[in-house]
Amino acid sequence: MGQESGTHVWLVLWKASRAVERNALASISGLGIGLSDFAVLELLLHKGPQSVNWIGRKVLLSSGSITAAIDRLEARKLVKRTTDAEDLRSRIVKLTGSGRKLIERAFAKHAADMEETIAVLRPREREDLVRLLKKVGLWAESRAEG
Amino acid sequence: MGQESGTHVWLVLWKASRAVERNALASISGLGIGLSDFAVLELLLHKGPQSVNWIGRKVLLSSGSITAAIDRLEARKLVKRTTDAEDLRSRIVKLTGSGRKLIERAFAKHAADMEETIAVLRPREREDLVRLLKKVGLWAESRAEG
DNA sequence: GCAATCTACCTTGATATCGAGATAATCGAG
DNA sequence: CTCGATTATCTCGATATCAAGGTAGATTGC
Repeated sequence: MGQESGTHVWLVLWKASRAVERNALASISGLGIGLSDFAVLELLLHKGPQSVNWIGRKVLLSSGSITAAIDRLEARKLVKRTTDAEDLRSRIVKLTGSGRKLIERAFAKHAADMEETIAVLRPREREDLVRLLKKVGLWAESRAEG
Repeated sequence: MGQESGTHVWLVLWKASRAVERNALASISGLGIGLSDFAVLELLLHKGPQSVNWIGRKVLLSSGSITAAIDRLEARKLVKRTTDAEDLRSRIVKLTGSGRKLIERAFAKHAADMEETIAVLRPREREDLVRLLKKVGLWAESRAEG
Protein backbone atom coordinates (compact mmCIF):
# COMPACT_ATOMS: atom_id res chain seq x y z
CA MET A 1 0.00 0.00 0.00
CA GLY A 2 2.01 2.99 -1.21
CA GLN A 3 0.93 6.52 -0.58
CA GLU A 4 -1.83 8.19 -2.52
CA SER A 5 -0.54 9.34 -5.88
CA GLY A 6 -1.14 12.83 -7.16
CA THR A 7 -3.29 11.63 -10.02
CA HIS A 8 -5.44 9.59 -7.70
CA VAL A 9 -6.04 12.43 -5.29
CA TRP A 10 -6.93 14.61 -8.26
CA LEU A 11 -9.31 12.01 -9.64
CA VAL A 12 -11.11 11.67 -6.32
CA LEU A 13 -11.24 15.43 -5.88
CA TRP A 14 -12.67 15.85 -9.36
CA LYS A 15 -15.33 13.21 -8.91
CA ALA A 16 -16.42 14.49 -5.53
CA SER A 17 -16.61 18.00 -6.86
CA ARG A 18 -18.69 16.89 -9.84
CA ALA A 19 -21.06 14.95 -7.62
CA VAL A 20 -21.55 17.82 -5.19
CA GLU A 21 -21.91 20.19 -8.12
CA ARG A 22 -24.74 18.11 -9.48
CA ASN A 23 -26.45 18.43 -6.12
CA ALA A 24 -25.93 22.17 -6.10
CA LEU A 25 -27.23 22.51 -9.63
CA ALA A 26 -30.31 20.42 -8.96
CA SER A 27 -31.00 22.59 -5.96
CA ILE A 28 -31.26 25.81 -7.95
CA SER A 29 -31.98 24.86 -11.56
CA GLY A 30 -35.67 24.74 -10.71
CA LEU A 31 -35.53 28.51 -10.53
CA GLY A 32 -34.24 28.74 -14.07
CA ILE A 33 -30.70 29.85 -13.29
CA GLY A 34 -27.37 28.10 -13.51
CA LEU A 35 -24.52 27.96 -11.05
CA SER A 36 -22.67 30.96 -12.45
CA ASP A 37 -25.72 33.16 -12.34
CA PHE A 38 -26.51 31.93 -8.88
CA ALA A 39 -23.01 32.80 -7.72
CA VAL A 40 -23.35 36.31 -9.12
CA LEU A 41 -26.69 36.91 -7.43
CA GLU A 42 -25.49 35.43 -4.18
CA LEU A 43 -22.51 37.73 -4.21
CA LEU A 44 -24.71 40.77 -4.78
CA LEU A 45 -27.03 39.67 -1.99
CA HIS A 46 -24.31 39.28 0.58
CA LYS A 47 -21.81 41.90 -0.53
CA GLY A 48 -24.09 44.57 -1.98
CA PRO A 49 -23.82 46.29 -5.39
CA GLN A 50 -20.49 45.80 -7.12
CA SER A 51 -18.75 46.49 -10.39
CA VAL A 52 -18.96 43.97 -13.22
CA ASN A 53 -15.27 43.39 -13.14
CA TRP A 54 -15.06 42.74 -9.42
CA ILE A 55 -17.90 40.25 -9.59
CA GLY A 56 -16.19 38.43 -12.42
CA ARG A 57 -12.98 38.04 -10.46
CA LYS A 58 -14.84 36.78 -7.42
CA VAL A 59 -16.82 34.10 -9.21
CA LEU A 60 -13.91 33.11 -11.47
CA LEU A 61 -15.47 34.13 -14.75
CA SER A 62 -13.56 35.68 -17.61
CA SER A 63 -14.43 39.19 -18.68
CA GLY A 64 -16.43 37.88 -21.62
CA SER A 65 -18.34 35.43 -19.47
CA ILE A 66 -19.22 37.86 -16.73
CA THR A 67 -20.60 40.31 -19.27
CA ALA A 68 -22.77 37.56 -20.71
CA ALA A 69 -23.88 36.52 -17.24
CA ILE A 70 -24.90 40.04 -16.27
CA ASP A 71 -26.66 40.38 -19.63
CA ARG A 72 -28.68 37.26 -18.89
CA LEU A 73 -29.62 38.44 -15.44
CA GLU A 74 -30.44 41.92 -16.66
CA ALA A 75 -32.65 40.54 -19.42
CA ARG A 76 -34.63 38.76 -16.75
CA LYS A 77 -34.72 41.94 -14.68
CA LEU A 78 -32.96 40.31 -11.75
CA VAL A 79 -30.17 42.89 -11.69
CA LYS A 80 -29.68 46.40 -13.02
CA ARG A 81 -26.59 48.12 -14.32
CA THR A 82 -26.02 51.63 -13.08
CA THR A 83 -23.12 53.95 -13.77
CA ASP A 84 -20.53 54.78 -11.20
CA ALA A 85 -20.37 58.54 -10.72
CA GLU A 86 -16.72 58.36 -9.76
CA ASP A 87 -15.47 56.16 -12.57
CA LEU A 88 -17.39 56.29 -15.82
CA ARG A 89 -15.69 53.13 -17.07
CA SER A 90 -17.18 51.16 -14.24
CA ARG A 91 -20.76 49.83 -14.24
CA ILE A 92 -22.22 49.05 -10.86
CA VAL A 93 -24.52 46.04 -10.76
CA LYS A 94 -27.27 45.85 -8.17
CA LEU A 95 -30.13 43.51 -7.43
CA THR A 96 -33.64 44.49 -8.42
CA GLY A 97 -36.53 43.76 -6.09
CA SER A 98 -37.44 40.57 -7.89
CA GLY A 99 -33.78 39.61 -8.10
CA ARG A 100 -33.43 39.93 -4.38
CA LYS A 101 -36.55 37.91 -3.80
CA LEU A 102 -35.35 35.18 -6.14
CA ILE A 103 -31.86 34.87 -4.71
CA GLU A 104 -33.09 34.91 -1.14
CA ARG A 105 -35.35 32.02 -1.87
CA ALA A 106 -32.75 30.23 -3.96
CA PHE A 107 -30.06 30.70 -1.36
CA ALA A 108 -32.20 29.31 1.44
CA LYS A 109 -32.97 26.24 -0.62
CA HIS A 110 -29.39 25.91 -1.73
CA ALA A 111 -28.09 26.17 1.84
CA ALA A 112 -30.52 23.52 3.02
CA ASP A 113 -29.63 21.20 0.17
CA MET A 114 -25.91 21.63 0.67
CA GLU A 115 -26.38 20.88 4.34
CA GLU A 116 -27.97 17.59 3.39
CA THR A 117 -25.31 16.88 0.81
CA ILE A 118 -22.52 17.03 3.36
CA ALA A 119 -24.58 15.55 6.14
CA VAL A 120 -22.52 12.36 5.95
CA LEU A 121 -19.59 14.21 7.44
CA ARG A 122 -19.43 14.82 11.15
CA PRO A 123 -18.36 18.27 12.39
CA ARG A 124 -14.80 17.16 12.97
CA GLU A 125 -14.61 15.63 9.51
CA ARG A 126 -15.89 18.78 7.90
CA GLU A 127 -13.19 20.78 9.59
CA ASP A 128 -10.54 18.35 8.47
CA LEU A 129 -11.83 18.33 4.92
CA VAL A 130 -11.95 22.11 4.72
CA ARG A 131 -8.48 22.42 6.16
CA LEU A 132 -6.99 19.93 3.73
CA LEU A 133 -8.83 21.38 0.75
CA LYS A 134 -7.69 24.87 1.61
CA LYS A 135 -4.15 23.69 1.99
CA VAL A 136 -3.99 21.99 -1.38
CA GLY A 137 -6.19 24.64 -3.01
CA LEU A 138 -3.99 27.53 -2.00
CA TRP A 139 -0.89 25.69 -3.05
CA ALA A 140 -2.38 24.73 -6.39
CA GLU A 141 -3.52 28.29 -6.94
CA SER A 142 -0.09 29.72 -6.33
CA ARG A 143 1.38 27.12 -8.66
CA ALA A 144 -1.15 27.92 -11.36
CA GLU A 145 -0.18 31.56 -11.31
CA GLY A 146 3.56 31.32 -11.03
CA MET B 1 -17.11 29.09 16.00
CA GLY B 2 -20.03 26.97 14.79
CA GLN B 3 -19.46 23.98 12.58
CA GLU B 4 -18.65 24.25 8.91
CA SER B 5 -21.80 24.97 6.92
CA GLY B 6 -22.71 23.00 3.84
CA THR B 7 -22.33 25.98 1.57
CA HIS B 8 -18.90 26.74 2.93
CA VAL B 9 -17.63 23.21 2.47
CA TRP B 10 -18.99 23.29 -1.05
CA LEU B 11 -17.33 26.62 -1.77
CA VAL B 12 -13.96 25.38 -0.55
CA LEU B 13 -14.35 22.14 -2.47
CA TRP B 14 -15.22 24.02 -5.63
CA LYS B 15 -12.30 26.42 -5.35
CA ALA B 16 -9.80 23.69 -4.61
CA SER B 17 -11.07 21.66 -7.51
CA ARG B 18 -10.84 24.62 -9.86
CA ALA B 19 -7.32 25.40 -8.72
CA VAL B 20 -6.11 21.83 -9.14
CA GLU B 21 -7.91 21.63 -12.47
CA ARG B 22 -5.99 24.65 -13.70
CA ASN B 23 -2.79 22.82 -12.77
CA ALA B 24 -3.92 19.71 -14.58
CA LEU B 25 -4.90 21.67 -17.65
CA ALA B 26 -1.65 23.59 -17.75
CA SER B 27 0.16 20.30 -17.51
CA ILE B 28 -1.35 18.90 -20.70
CA SER B 29 -2.58 21.83 -22.77
CA GLY B 30 0.90 22.18 -24.21
CA LEU B 31 0.17 19.02 -26.17
CA GLY B 32 -2.89 20.59 -27.74
CA ILE B 33 -5.54 18.58 -25.96
CA GLY B 34 -8.04 19.42 -23.25
CA LEU B 35 -8.93 17.57 -20.08
CA SER B 36 -11.78 15.58 -21.61
CA ASP B 37 -9.66 14.38 -24.48
CA PHE B 38 -6.85 13.56 -22.10
CA ALA B 39 -9.20 11.52 -19.95
CA VAL B 40 -10.37 9.55 -22.98
CA LEU B 41 -6.84 8.80 -24.14
CA GLU B 42 -5.71 7.92 -20.65
CA LEU B 43 -8.58 5.49 -20.33
CA LEU B 44 -7.69 3.83 -23.61
CA LEU B 45 -4.06 3.61 -22.57
CA HIS B 46 -4.75 1.92 -19.28
CA LYS B 47 -7.88 -0.07 -20.07
CA GLY B 48 -7.35 -0.93 -23.72
CA PRO B 49 -9.79 -0.45 -26.63
CA GLN B 50 -13.37 0.25 -25.57
CA SER B 51 -16.72 1.19 -27.02
CA VAL B 52 -17.67 4.84 -27.40
CA ASN B 53 -20.52 4.50 -24.98
CA TRP B 54 -18.48 2.89 -22.24
CA ILE B 55 -15.81 5.55 -22.49
CA GLY B 56 -18.42 8.27 -22.21
CA ARG B 57 -19.83 6.81 -19.02
CA LYS B 58 -16.40 6.46 -17.47
CA VAL B 59 -15.27 10.01 -18.11
CA LEU B 60 -18.67 11.52 -17.32
CA LEU B 61 -19.44 12.86 -20.76
CA SER B 62 -22.88 12.87 -22.34
CA SER B 63 -23.41 10.89 -25.50
CA GLY B 64 -23.18 14.00 -27.63
CA SER B 65 -19.98 15.14 -25.97
CA ILE B 66 -18.22 11.81 -26.18
CA THR B 67 -18.99 11.56 -29.89
CA ALA B 68 -17.52 15.03 -30.40
CA ALA B 69 -14.48 14.09 -28.34
CA ILE B 70 -13.83 10.92 -30.34
CA ASP B 71 -14.36 12.90 -33.54
CA ARG B 72 -11.70 15.36 -32.47
CA LEU B 73 -9.25 12.65 -31.53
CA GLU B 74 -9.92 10.72 -34.70
CA ALA B 75 -9.42 13.82 -36.84
CA ARG B 76 -5.99 14.16 -35.27
CA LYS B 77 -5.35 10.46 -35.87
CA LEU B 78 -4.83 9.76 -32.19
CA VAL B 79 -7.54 7.11 -32.07
CA LYS B 80 -9.34 4.95 -34.60
CA ARG B 81 -12.89 3.67 -34.67
CA THR B 82 -13.31 0.04 -35.59
CA THR B 83 -16.43 -2.06 -35.72
CA ASP B 84 -17.21 -4.70 -33.17
CA ALA B 85 -17.77 -8.04 -34.87
CA GLU B 86 -20.17 -9.12 -32.15
CA ASP B 87 -22.37 -6.05 -32.04
CA LEU B 88 -22.57 -3.98 -35.18
CA ARG B 89 -24.06 -1.06 -33.31
CA SER B 90 -20.97 -0.80 -31.19
CA ARG B 91 -17.86 1.03 -32.37
CA ILE B 92 -14.65 0.09 -30.66
CA VAL B 93 -12.18 2.93 -30.15
CA LYS B 94 -8.48 2.18 -30.00
CA LEU B 95 -5.31 4.20 -29.79
CA THR B 96 -3.22 4.68 -32.89
CA GLY B 97 0.55 4.53 -32.66
CA SER B 98 0.89 8.29 -32.46
CA GLY B 99 -2.01 8.45 -30.01
CA ARG B 100 -0.26 6.03 -27.72
CA LYS B 101 2.96 7.95 -27.97
CA LEU B 102 1.19 11.21 -27.16
CA ILE B 103 -0.77 9.94 -24.20
CA GLU B 104 2.21 8.15 -22.71
CA ARG B 105 4.18 11.33 -22.78
CA ALA B 106 1.23 13.40 -21.59
CA PHE B 107 0.43 11.03 -18.79
CA ALA B 108 3.97 10.99 -17.47
CA LYS B 109 4.05 14.77 -17.43
CA HIS B 110 0.59 14.93 -15.92
CA ALA B 111 1.48 12.48 -13.17
CA ALA B 112 4.61 14.42 -12.30
CA ASP B 113 2.73 17.70 -12.24
CA MET B 114 -0.07 16.34 -10.10
CA GLU B 115 2.50 14.98 -7.73
CA GLU B 116 3.90 18.46 -7.31
CA THR B 117 0.44 19.95 -7.02
CA ILE B 118 -0.41 17.86 -4.00
CA ALA B 119 3.09 17.87 -2.62
CA VAL B 120 1.96 20.15 0.21
CA LEU B 121 0.06 17.24 1.71
CA ARG B 122 1.86 14.64 3.73
CA PRO B 123 1.02 10.98 3.14
CA ARG B 124 -1.29 10.86 6.11
CA GLU B 125 -3.09 14.00 4.95
CA ARG B 126 -3.57 12.60 1.48
CA GLU B 127 -5.18 9.52 2.89
CA ASP B 128 -7.49 11.59 5.05
CA LEU B 129 -8.41 13.85 2.17
CA VAL B 130 -9.16 10.95 -0.14
CA ARG B 131 -11.22 9.20 2.50
CA LEU B 132 -13.30 12.30 3.23
CA LEU B 133 -13.77 13.16 -0.42
CA LYS B 134 -14.88 9.65 -1.22
CA LYS B 135 -17.30 9.69 1.65
CA VAL B 136 -18.96 12.91 0.63
CA GLY B 137 -18.63 12.13 -3.07
CA LEU B 138 -20.40 8.81 -2.85
CA TRP B 139 -23.12 10.28 -0.73
CA ALA B 140 -23.61 13.22 -3.07
CA GLU B 141 -23.67 10.89 -6.04
CA SER B 142 -26.39 8.73 -4.56
CA ARG B 143 -28.38 11.84 -3.69
CA ALA B 144 -28.02 13.21 -7.21
CA GLU B 145 -29.45 10.07 -8.67
CA GLY B 146 -32.28 9.40 -6.27
C1' DG C 1 -41.05 -14.63 -38.20
C1' DC C 2 -42.12 -10.31 -37.05
C1' DA C 3 -43.64 -6.34 -34.39
C1' DA C 4 -42.45 -3.83 -30.35
C1' DT C 5 -38.87 -2.44 -27.64
C1' DC C 6 -34.22 -1.54 -26.39
C1' DT C 7 -29.49 -0.15 -27.21
C1' DA C 8 -25.45 2.31 -29.30
C1' DC C 9 -24.24 5.94 -31.72
C1' DC C 10 -24.74 10.18 -34.15
C1' DT C 11 -26.92 14.77 -35.35
C1' DT C 12 -28.81 19.07 -34.27
C1' DG C 13 -29.87 23.24 -31.75
C1' DA C 14 -29.30 25.89 -27.68
C1' DT C 15 -26.02 27.59 -24.01
C1' DA C 16 -21.94 28.74 -21.60
C1' DT C 17 -17.44 29.55 -21.57
C1' DC C 18 -12.98 31.50 -22.94
C1' DG C 19 -9.40 34.34 -25.37
C1' DA C 20 -8.29 38.02 -28.18
C1' DG C 21 -9.22 42.29 -29.73
C1' DA C 22 -11.99 46.83 -29.71
C1' DT C 23 -13.64 50.89 -27.33
C1' DA C 24 -13.82 54.30 -23.98
C1' DA C 25 -12.50 56.40 -19.53
C1' DT C 26 -8.86 57.29 -16.22
C1' DC C 27 -4.27 57.99 -14.56
C1' DG C 28 0.56 59.59 -14.56
C1' DA C 29 4.87 61.45 -16.29
C1' DG C 30 6.76 65.28 -18.06
C1' DC D 1 -2.12 70.06 -20.77
C1' DT D 2 -1.14 66.00 -23.54
C1' DC D 3 0.39 61.49 -24.80
C1' DG D 4 0.96 56.84 -23.59
C1' DA D 5 -0.20 53.21 -20.38
C1' DT D 6 -3.62 51.15 -17.72
C1' DT D 7 -8.29 49.73 -16.54
C1' DA D 8 -13.30 48.41 -17.26
C1' DT D 9 -16.29 46.67 -20.19
C1' DC D 10 -18.02 44.79 -24.30
C1' DT D 11 -17.90 42.19 -28.88
C1' DC D 12 -16.78 38.38 -31.63
C1' DG D 13 -15.28 33.84 -33.04
C1' DA D 14 -14.12 29.30 -31.59
C1' DT D 15 -14.90 25.46 -28.60
C1' DA D 16 -17.29 22.39 -25.36
C1' DT D 17 -21.07 20.89 -23.37
C1' DC D 18 -25.79 19.04 -22.92
C1' DA D 19 -30.61 17.44 -24.09
C1' DA D 20 -33.58 15.78 -27.33
C1' DG D 21 -34.44 13.48 -31.35
C1' DG D 22 -33.09 10.26 -35.29
C1' DT D 23 -31.20 5.91 -37.35
C1' DA D 24 -29.81 1.32 -37.48
C1' DG D 25 -28.76 -3.01 -35.29
C1' DA D 26 -30.15 -6.28 -31.50
C1' DT D 27 -33.45 -8.49 -28.46
C1' DT D 28 -37.77 -10.09 -26.65
C1' DG D 29 -42.52 -11.83 -26.62
C1' DC D 30 -45.85 -13.95 -28.94
